[in-house]
Formats: sequence, C-alpha cells, structure tokens
Amino acid sequence: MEIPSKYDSKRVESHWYNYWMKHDFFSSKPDDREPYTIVIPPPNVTGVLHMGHMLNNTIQDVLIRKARLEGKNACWVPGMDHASIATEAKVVAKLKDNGIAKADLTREEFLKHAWDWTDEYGGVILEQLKKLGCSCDWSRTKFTMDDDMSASVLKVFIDLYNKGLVYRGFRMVNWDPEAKTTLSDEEVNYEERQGLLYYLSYEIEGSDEKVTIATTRPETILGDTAICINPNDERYSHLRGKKAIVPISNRVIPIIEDEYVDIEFGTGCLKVTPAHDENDKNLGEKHGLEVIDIFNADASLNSFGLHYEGKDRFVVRKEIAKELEEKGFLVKTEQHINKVGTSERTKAVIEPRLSDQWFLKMEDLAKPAIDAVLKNGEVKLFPKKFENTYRHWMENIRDWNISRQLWWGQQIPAYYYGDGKEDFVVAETMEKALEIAKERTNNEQLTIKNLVQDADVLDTWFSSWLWPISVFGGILEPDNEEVNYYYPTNDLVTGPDILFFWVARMIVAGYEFRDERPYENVYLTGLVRDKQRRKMSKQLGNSPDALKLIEEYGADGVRVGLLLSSAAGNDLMFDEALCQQGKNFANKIWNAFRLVKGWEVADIEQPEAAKIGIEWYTAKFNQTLTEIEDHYSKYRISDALMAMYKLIWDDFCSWLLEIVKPAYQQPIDKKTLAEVIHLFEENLRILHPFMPFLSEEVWQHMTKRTPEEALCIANWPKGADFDDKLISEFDFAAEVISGVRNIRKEKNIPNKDTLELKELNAGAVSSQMNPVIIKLSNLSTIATVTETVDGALSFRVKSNEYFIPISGAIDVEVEIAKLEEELKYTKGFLQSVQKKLANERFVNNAPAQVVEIERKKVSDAEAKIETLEKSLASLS
RNA sequence: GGGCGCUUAGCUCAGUUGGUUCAGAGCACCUCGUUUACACCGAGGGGGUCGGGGGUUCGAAUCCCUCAGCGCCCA
Repeated sequence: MEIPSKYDSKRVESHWYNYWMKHDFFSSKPDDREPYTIVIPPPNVTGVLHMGHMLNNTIQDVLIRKARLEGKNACWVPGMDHASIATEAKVVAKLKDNGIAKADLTREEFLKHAWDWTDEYGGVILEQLKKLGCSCDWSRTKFTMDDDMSASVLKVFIDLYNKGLVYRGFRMVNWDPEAKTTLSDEEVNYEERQGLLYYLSYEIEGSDEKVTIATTRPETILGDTAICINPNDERYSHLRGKKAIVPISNRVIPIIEDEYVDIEFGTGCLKVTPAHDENDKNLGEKHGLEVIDIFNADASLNSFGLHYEGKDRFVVRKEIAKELEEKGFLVKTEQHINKVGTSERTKAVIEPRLSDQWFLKMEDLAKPAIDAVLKNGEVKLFPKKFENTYRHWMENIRDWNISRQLWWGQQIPAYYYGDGKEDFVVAETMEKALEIAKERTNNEQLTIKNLVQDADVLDTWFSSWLWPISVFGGILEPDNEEVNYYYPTNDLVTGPDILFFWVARMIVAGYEFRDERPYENVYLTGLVRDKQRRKMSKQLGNSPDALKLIEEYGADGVRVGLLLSSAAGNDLMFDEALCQQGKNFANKIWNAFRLVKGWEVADIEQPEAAKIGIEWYTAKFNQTLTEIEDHYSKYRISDALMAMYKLIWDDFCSWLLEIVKPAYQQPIDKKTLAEVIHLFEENLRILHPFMPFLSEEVWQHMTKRTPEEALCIANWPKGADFDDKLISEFDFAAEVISGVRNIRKEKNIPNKDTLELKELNAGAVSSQMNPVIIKLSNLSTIATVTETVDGALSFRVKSNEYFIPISGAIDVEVEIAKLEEELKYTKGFLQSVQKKLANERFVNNAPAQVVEIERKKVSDAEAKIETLEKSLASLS
C-alpha cells in the first residue's frame, strides 16, 4: 500500500491552503444568500502570533467554516490595528538603536519611519494566521490607519464634537519626567519600595492649636491647598471650618471634611495636593480647591517651590525634611512601604501630572449599549457571567479620554487660531478649519500659517470602536451596499480583557452611528496560561512558539489541542500534550481512511452485521449531530469538538469499522463499502471546521473531485430523525460484547478462539443485534436458554444472564465469590432504595415521576437478585 | 479598599430549573495484547467524603450563611 501509515501535516497543509486561495473560496461579495459575518479583532501591527491569537482565530475559523458549509455567505474580514502606543514605542526603540532620537525628528520624519516599519513588519501576523488555516477574505484586509479608515475616524470625531459630546478637560496622567512624556497605564510598572512616612504638624490659623498629618511626600506640601478630615472623626471635630497654615510657604488653606479620609491611616488627617495626586485631584474637584502645580516637566520644582526652585523632587524631599525638622514641623518619621509607579522604558518614577486632554461624554452614548446587552438581549455575551462585569462598568461609566500624546495615529483635527484655550475650531481639513476660524473671529486676514493643529493623536480604540462599520465603508458612505448587506455582523470572538476597551465601545458606536447593534453574539475566550497558571507573556518567555507548534503537531493538531479545553470565558491552561492529542486524532482518522481505502470490493451479499452496524451508526451520527448543533448554538465549541471526537474515534472507528471490516484478505461487499464511505464523508463534513486540512486531504483522496466539489465549500449534513431504540439496543449489545471480552481477558482466551454464548433472556431483549455481538465477540452462535447453564462462565447485563461453556476452566469457588459479591451489592442497593420509598415524606412530597423511578429501581434490583440467587444455587 | 468570579478524580473540565441506575468526560495512570488501518493503537481496569463548617429540604455538587484558598477587573 502506498499510503503512508502516518499522517504528514507538513506535506498537506500548504497545498490545500493554496488550493482554497486559488479557487477563491474565502472571498465574499454581497448576494442573495444570508450573510454570516465576522470581523477579526485586529491584531497589533507590531504583533507576532501568540497563543491568544491562535485560540481566538481558531474559534473564528471554526465558526466561519461551519457557516460556509451551511451555505451562508461567509465573510471574515481580516485586518490590523495601528496600536499607537505599542508601535510608536517599537519605532522609537528601533530609531534609538540606530542612534536617532525621536526628539531630533520632525513629526513628518518620524511618521515616515513608522510607515516604513509598518510596511516592513506589518502583516507578518496575517501570514501566520494563514498557516493556522484561517479562511479570511484576504482581499478585504484593512488597517486602522488606511486612508478611508482614518477619514472615518476624523468624521466621527467631528460629528461628536458638533453634537457637543467632545470636550477638553484636565486629567491626571502618568508623566515620565525623564522621557518628558505621558505614559499609558500599561507602560507603568508598580513596585514596592521602602520609604518613610513623615508626620508634619500644621498650625491652625488664629490659635495655638496644631494638627498633624502623615505624608510620604513632604516636598509636595508646597502644593497643598487643603487639609482634609473625616466628618465622623470626633478627634478633629473642633477643627471644622477653621484654616491651617502650610509650613514654610505660610499659605493659609481650608480644612475640609470628607468621608474619603481613612480614619485609621496615619493620623486620620490628610493633606490635599490636587496637582500631584489622583485622589487629591478628585477631592479638589469635589470641594472646589485651588490647584498648585509645583513641578517642571523634568520633575524639578518650579517657582512654587520657593527656595527649592530648580532642584529635583527627591533632593527636595531630603532637604525639606531637614528644614521642617529644624523648624519644628516634623513630628516623627516611620518606615513605610508604598507602591511606586515606574516607567517601563526609562525606569524613572512616574509623576501624576495634570494635563489638557480631550474627552468624550459617555453617559448618554452608553444607554443604548446598556439596554442592548442587559435589557433587550440584542447583543448576547457568552458566557453570560460577563454581563455582571459589563453592567458594573457601563453603569459607572466615566468620560473617555480620547487623546494621546503621541504621533502615530490619527492627529486630532482641532486647529488653534489663538492663544486662548478655546481658540480652536474642529474641521476635517486645515482649509475648512480656516474658513470656520475666519467666520468665528470675523478676521479675514487669518491664513493657514496662523493655524496650529493639536499635537495629540486619538486613542487607538477611537478607531477600533468603529471597526465593524468602517471596514465596510459604513461611516463615510452610510448607505453603501456592503455595509447594508454585512452589517450588523454575527459573532465577535475576543478576550474578556478588552470587554470595555473594545467590545462595549463598539456596541456604543454601533447604536450611535448606525442605530443598530454591531454584532449579535460575543464569544469571550479565556486567557491562555501555562501549566503553572501563569499568564503567557513575552517577559516570562513561557509562550510557546506558535509556528513551531504548527510544524510539530500540524495546524489541525494545534487547533484541536487549543479547543479541547477551552470553554468560553475560562482560562485555558495550555499544555502541549493537548496538541499531541490533536495530532493523534488526525493520525487516527488518517488510518481509518487507509483502512477503508485498502479494501477490495466484491459483488457479494451484505453481511447482516454490517447492515445493522450501518443503520446503528446512521442513527448515532444523527443523534450526535443534534448534540453538536446544540453545543454550537450555545458557543460550547470544545463540547462540540469532544462530541465529534468521540463519535469518530469511538463510534465510527472502534465500533462501526470493526463491525464492517471483512475477514483477513477477504473483500468487502459493494453496498457496505459505499455506505461506509458515505458515512465517512458525513464525518468529514462536521470535522472540517475543526480540522480543515486533514478533512480536505481525506475528502479529496476519497474520490476524484472538481474544485466545485471541494470539502471547503461542501454542505453541512442535514440532520435526520433517528431511532432511539436502535441506539439503546446497540448500547446493550456493547455491554454484552464487553462481558465476553472481560471473560476472555480473565481466562486468557485468545480473541481468535471462537466461543459459544448462551443467553438467558429474562429482559426480553431483541435479538436484532446478535450478528454484531457474534462478529465482535468472535462467537459461533448465540443460543437462547431458559435455565442457568451449569459449568459455564457467566456475566449479567441488566436482568439478562449470559453463559460461556468452557470445559475445565471453571473455578467454582471464584464464580461463587463473584456472584456473592454482586448479590451483596445489589441487595444493599435495593435496601437503600426501599428505605427511601418507606419514607412517607418522600413519597408524599416528591414528584410522581421521581417516585416511579425509585419503584422501577426496586423491581429491577429484585429481578437481578433472583437471577443471581438462581445461579448461586446451580453452582453449589 | 470596592466589584465580579472560581474551588468536582493525578491534570484540564462537564454537571442545564435541587430528584433517573450508588457523581461524568478527555488526558494521564495500571494490566493485558506486536490480531491482517493505526503502539500517534486495541481491550480491560483503578481513581472523587463534589475546598472546610453550618443551614433550608423528603432529598443538595446544585439554594442560603460562614470560613479558607485562588483568580480577574477597578481603585
């Protein structure tokens, strides 16, 4: 036989991927069919394939391939995200390696480098997705910085601005004083550091009283604008309405009350420095406090620092502590561990700093998105548990800070024509901005040279929240054919870590810009972790090389491995052993194919066992198909896979193929072969979404096919009614076969020795399955008896008893012991059920059905006891 | 500190509104088997007081309380 006994994924995968591409099976155009649409969560343009992507995209591919088989117009839109922060960081790092500082470049020069970088490295990840088998419509590949995508972003910004939803405001940002730039939260590392807690006493205005506060940052007292006490703290109630005097600067500041203050911490008395602490800023806003910023951009003190002006904050901390001590303001110091944020890149301690930012008002925008998920179910989350998290966030939504102090991204289309904070206009182009500015200022002399565009770019999420609309051109041309056909999309598959950043905002955008949900179902995958439950990350280096995995186990093997234990929303403990399992499965199917392919055909009659086996498997297949559909409908993808795995491995390979397999070097009858091939093909159809390469390979080897007949675009099996009784009779027969196999094993009887089976058919079981039992147990006959058979090995299935007469092989003692054991157990079981039934409260309160079941248990057990006792009597 | 969630066999997980046959699956493990598709295999088997404690109920892995451990998000 020329077919190799091991399935070789490497040989197969690129071949079929190219074939599918060549015949354009993945591309989609609007037509009369029902659309099924997924937009990919665009990976970062800087990204390389990691396990999270693999899982995510495998699930999407499973869904899209199934939809394609179901005859829908399946459209999976791929793309990439410009990921402003991550990409800019990488470009800056690369420039630095080449001795170029970002600060030495103009914006235009820097962007040129960024685009070069994008052209060179961007898209690597998409090529990797092809290796995984992803059937995206590659002709639709979008990038969030494509001209039309950027135009969509700007249009939306302007639209929201004109609706009065975009405004400028102050916000505390993470400031890196060394790089002199803002950092995102993701770029800040928190570490515990040993520091001091300084107890400082402030004088109370117009009295000799003093109040002591505790702070970790004595240098910031120069920016203090209040002292805060807890209104419930009786120790300080006498200070109400009074004022305190800041040491050294001698400024007079109010004493305010707020329950925010932790009575237990320090002295229970807090100094408030709104310019340099997030919580203090909130307090300041609430109480209308003054804001005094005492730092320069490099975190040295400015003129508010008085005689410390120009000195670094840490130098000042030491010096001011000394001065405070000398002047008698320092009461004491204590050791204190606090969390300090440091810059991921420069390692400098970050400084909270107030800065001008652009915001989007979210409260009203969020309303339809709240209703969609929590009230009318227009958008469903899988698993449902994330609805709680969604609710919590959406109902406490804060305005969205949409500006970033970066260059890589869509520059905010706000143009300043004067020095005032409000001297700006918002427009798509500088020319339009000029027109509006002229009108606004009544100054016809204004020229483009007088306009300065805002330096910030928009948050990356401000482009990706439009993704399901903008990839179909739905922002720029809201009534175009594509968006009307494909939008709303069907399913979104992504991680729960971006439920708010992305998923929720897309829902908001969907209702705001199209008055319709962006998708119906959201499948939230878990995080991929390693065996020790650690998150897979580059820093830890615990993420396996995705491409190596594919090489070793095959894309199909890896897909199966990932899906085997990834219930929606649960973290996935990734273990390569699962990929091995996937690979083994591929090999199993491959060998089943080899078996079927290797049979010689003859014009002979179909054996009865084969006929029944095929009828049974057909029923089993339809039963399992129903289960699989149910799992799919609930997005229980791993359950769907497992149901299929067992169907193919156990039912098809271990049972059916063994039933129909002809004797050694004997041919198979035509009818059976045709039917088995048909069933095999049905298996391949449901297998295809999970294992596209292997299934196509086998499919194409089964028969010569035209491109139109490729499995990739074949039809999903139509379910049919199935005979429950056939399945339960087979299950019974399987138990009988197991019984015979057990006896063979216990008595070391080789499989090739034919045995005789006698059946005491107390349960009136149909003899329909007898040919199957005979074949798989290697029996000569199954004879019906009316009495127990002496001198035979025996076993029982339900209330039927089976005997295998073997001369001289019976150890009566052992047989008796076995029977007694079984009898003892059954009696105990009967007793417990009877006890339950004797309980009046049970009989009166439990549903009739439940009671009936218990009664049935009694009669079954009694019948079995009778059988056992008869056997015992015959032995002794 | 606030919110959400998790804890079932060695591992990863199912277990639908509390009730069918003494709690299921896959993997791993053990025994036997080189039988003519596959040892990336076949047949058989062992393994859980459902995190601890308390409560509701005729009945709880499932509902309530509590304790412990773990995780995530926000601060």
